[in-house]
Amino acid sequence: MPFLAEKATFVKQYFYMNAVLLNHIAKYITLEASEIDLLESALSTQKIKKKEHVLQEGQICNTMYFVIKGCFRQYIINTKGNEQTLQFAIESWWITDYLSYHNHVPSHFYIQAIENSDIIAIEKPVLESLLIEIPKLERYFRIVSQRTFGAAQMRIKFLFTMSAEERFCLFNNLNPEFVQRVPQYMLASYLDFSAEFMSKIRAGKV
Amino acid sequence: MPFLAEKATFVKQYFYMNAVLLNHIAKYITLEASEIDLLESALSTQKIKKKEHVLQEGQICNTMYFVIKGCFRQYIINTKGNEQTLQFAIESWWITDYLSYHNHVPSHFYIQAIENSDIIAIEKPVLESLLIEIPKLERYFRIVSQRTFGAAQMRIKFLFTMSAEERFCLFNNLNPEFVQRVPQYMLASYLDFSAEFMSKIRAGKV
DNA sequence: TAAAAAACTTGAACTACTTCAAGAAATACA
DNA sequence: TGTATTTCTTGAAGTAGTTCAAGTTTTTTA
Repeated sequence: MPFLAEKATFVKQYFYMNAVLLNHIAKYITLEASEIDLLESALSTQKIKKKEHVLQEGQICNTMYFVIKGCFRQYIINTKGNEQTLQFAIESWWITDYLSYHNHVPSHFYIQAIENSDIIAIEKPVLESLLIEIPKLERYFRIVSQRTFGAAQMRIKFLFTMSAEERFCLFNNLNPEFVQRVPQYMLASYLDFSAEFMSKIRAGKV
Repeated sequence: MPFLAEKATFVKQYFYMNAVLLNHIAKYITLEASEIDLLESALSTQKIKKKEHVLQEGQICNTMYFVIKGCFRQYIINTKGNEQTLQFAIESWWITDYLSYHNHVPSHFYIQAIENSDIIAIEKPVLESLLIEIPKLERYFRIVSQRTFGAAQMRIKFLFTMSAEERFCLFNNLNPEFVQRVPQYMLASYLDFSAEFMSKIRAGKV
C-alpha cells in the first residue's frame, strides 16, 4: 500500500514534469506521438536544492537545463569578490552557458538554484542524437534562442538608457511577482546597481 | 564589348556575394547541390550606402540581414537625443531585431550602414519557405543564434565587471582592426561611456 | 523555539564617470 | 582644391551612483 501510493505519485509526477517541456515545445512545433515517446525516453528530471550549483566557473558546460519548477540564476564573481547576477531562469526557461557549450571552453559563469527546483538536464551527446532523430527540434531551439537573444537586446537597451531607479520600476511593473521571489541583492546586481542603492530606491530615499 | 565586360563583372560578383553566405553556412551544415541552387535562387544582394537605414524605430522588422561586405550598427536614440550603438555587424554577421521580427511588434531600434555595404536581405516569408524546403537551415540558424547569444552573455559580463578603460583596452586587444574602422563616438557608446571620455582614455588622461 | 545565518537598511565619504561648451583636426563632397 | 560637415579633444563643474561599516530585521535550521 505505501509502495503503490509512492509509485502512483512517482508516475504522475514523471508525466507532469515532462509535460512542462512538451507544452513549451508544442508552442513552436508539432511532434508526432512517436517523436514524443522518443523524447520522453531521453528526458530525465532532477531535483536541485536551493544554493546548489549546476555549473561553476572554470568547468566546461556540457549541458542545457530546462526549468520545470523553481528558479535559477547565472552569476559571476567580480574583482571585488561580489556576486553579480547576469540572468535568471524560471519555469519554462532554458539556461546554459552557450559559449562554453558550443566552443568547449571553460565557463566564466556559475549557474545556481535559488529555490528548490526541478529541472530537465540534457547532456550535449543526448541532445545531438535527439536533434538527428527529431530534426523538427532544431526549429524549436532556433526560435527559442532567437527570442531569447531578442530579449537580451532589449535588456541592453534598458541598461544603456535608464537610470537605476527607472530600471527597477520598469522591472517591477513587468514582473511584480518575480520581484517578491528573489533576494533584493540579486535583483540589484541583475539591474546593475548595488544592494545598498536598491534599499534606498525602495525606501524612496534617492 | 563594354556590355560584355559589364555582364562578366556582374556574374562574377553575383557568385562571389552569395559565396560569403554559402561559406558561412558550410561551417555548420552540409547542403546538397540542389539545396544550394534553391537557396541561391531565393537570395538577392543589395547595396546599402553609408548612413542609409534598413530599419527605423517604430517599424516592424520583417527582414534578416546578412552582411557580405561593409559594416552596420544597431542603435537607439536615448532620452537626451543622443545615439547609442548597441551592436555592430561586419562581414558574415546576421543583424535584425529578433523581438520585432518574431512578435510583429514595432522595433525600438535603428539599423544603419556605417560603410557602403553589400547585404543579403531575406524577408520573413522567403525565409520561412526556405526553412521548409531546406530543413537543415533550421540547424544553421539555431547554432548561429545560440553562439550570438553566448557572445551577448559575455558582453553583459564585461559591461558589469570592467571599468570604462578596461572595456576599451579589452575591445581594442580583441578587435584592433575594427577599432580603426568605426568612428570613436560609436564605439564609445557601444562600450557604454561618453565620446569625451573615450577621447580622454585614448590620450591617457584618465 | 532558540540560535545562526542570510538579507536588508542607513548615513557619510568618495569616485568614476557625465555634461557642457568651445575649439581643433580630419574627412567628405561639390 | 576649397568649403562644409563630421569627428575628436580639452578642461571645469557636476552627479548618479559606490563603498564602507555598523546595526536591524527576516529566514533558516537544528
